[in-house]
Amino acid sequence: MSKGGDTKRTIVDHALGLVSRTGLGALSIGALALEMGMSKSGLFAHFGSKEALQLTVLQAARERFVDVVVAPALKRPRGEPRVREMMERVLTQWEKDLPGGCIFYAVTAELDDQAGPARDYLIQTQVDYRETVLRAAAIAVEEGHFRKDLDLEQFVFEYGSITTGFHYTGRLLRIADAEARARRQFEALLERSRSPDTAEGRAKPRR
Amino acid sequence: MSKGGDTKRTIVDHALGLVSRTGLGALSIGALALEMGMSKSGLFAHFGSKEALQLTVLQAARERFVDVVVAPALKRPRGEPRVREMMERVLTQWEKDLPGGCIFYAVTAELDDQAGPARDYLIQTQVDYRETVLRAAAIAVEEGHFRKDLDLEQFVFEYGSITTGFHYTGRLLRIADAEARARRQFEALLERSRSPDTAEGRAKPRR
DNA sequence: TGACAAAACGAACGTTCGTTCTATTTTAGG
DNA sequence: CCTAAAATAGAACGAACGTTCGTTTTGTCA
Repeated sequence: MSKGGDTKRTIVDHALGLVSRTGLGALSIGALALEMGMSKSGLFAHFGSKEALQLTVLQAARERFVDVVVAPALKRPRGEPRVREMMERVLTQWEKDLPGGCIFYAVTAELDDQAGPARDYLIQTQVDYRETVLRAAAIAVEEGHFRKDLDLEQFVFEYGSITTGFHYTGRLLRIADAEARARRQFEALLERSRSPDTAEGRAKPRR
Repeated sequence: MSKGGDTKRTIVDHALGLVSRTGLGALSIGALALEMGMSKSGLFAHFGSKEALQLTVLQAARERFVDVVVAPALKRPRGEPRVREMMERVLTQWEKDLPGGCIFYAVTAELDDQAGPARDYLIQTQVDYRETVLRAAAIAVEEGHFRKDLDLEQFVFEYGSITTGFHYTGRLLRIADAEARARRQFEALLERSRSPDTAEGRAKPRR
């Protein structure tokens, strides 16, 4: 049962690129089959329904995000370096990982008002991710990098605003220095979050 | 020639709500006609093409945004009060103006990678808006509210991140206090932007 | 090599899409 | 009130949609 799994993975890979560019709604089985050079029915058989295909795409996107962003960041030292690595990877690797940029950004607006398993899964993905960021920030507090009275929820919110704003500015407006601007905004957030004794200058990354 | 213009406006109003919820791609003439209780062809005749309908919707959205957000803000005193009013209106009035929230947020991700007049118009709208924010911030510098060495482009970027993050968090994740969080992030941005002599506490709004 | 299962195919289903006609109704102005 | 114009309706179009079906090709293992 190797052949089937292989082509299925290839299909999902193609679909990921397509969705990142045009969104979930524009993901059509016919177009995808044409791009893959196979028949509609042959492709369809791998998933059984369009909804299942969409869900599979989202699952694959999640795995990819963990591989490219979360897992490498978790290998970095606890505290601020880990938080910083997470943001850095979103701004660089993740943005370029798919031809249309961040796939979650691409599907968020179209799913947020229409209920269904796709939206549920997307929300769960985002909630989990925010939980990961929150834990990393909490550790930074423990380590003494961040202020003891730091509002973690607020930190996560601002972290999310920076990445979302980055995708918006870089994608639609094609502003070249979006990455630098987002980084600068992030540095300001870090500055405000640091504990008073290390607040001057930047905390040196450990390693 | 009043009747035609009236129904056309009604159609566009309905379309605005629909697009804010499901995006431009999901705006179908048949569904819209059904919702309006008129025939597909009758509705179609008002626009001549789907592309024209989409453009009309974006134009109406722009006018609406100017009425609800920009124009009232420009009536406020020059400087920080004006900048603050702009953000405040985005967080409150504009978010609730349409059933699906900010319509620009709803269409951005699906248009950013597909060229055409709709994308061009959307980009122009956003560029102009950012220019408005930039001018308001520049005036705040002139008035002595903001630092003389404030990077205006950076200010606009961060302003945009806050609003985008607000829409994302409030819409998809349905986080109730998104408004308060965005406001708090904005206050921090203002704090960093103020001129040193007024930096303690908040600059009192003039009026 | 033969047998059985998995995978891909091609055709067709019923719907919906945007669009184009022609015909009919409704409105506005002299 | 009548007429020209504007607005709407209705039917039909080719194309694309997701999905189902039976058949054919391909791969795997005994």
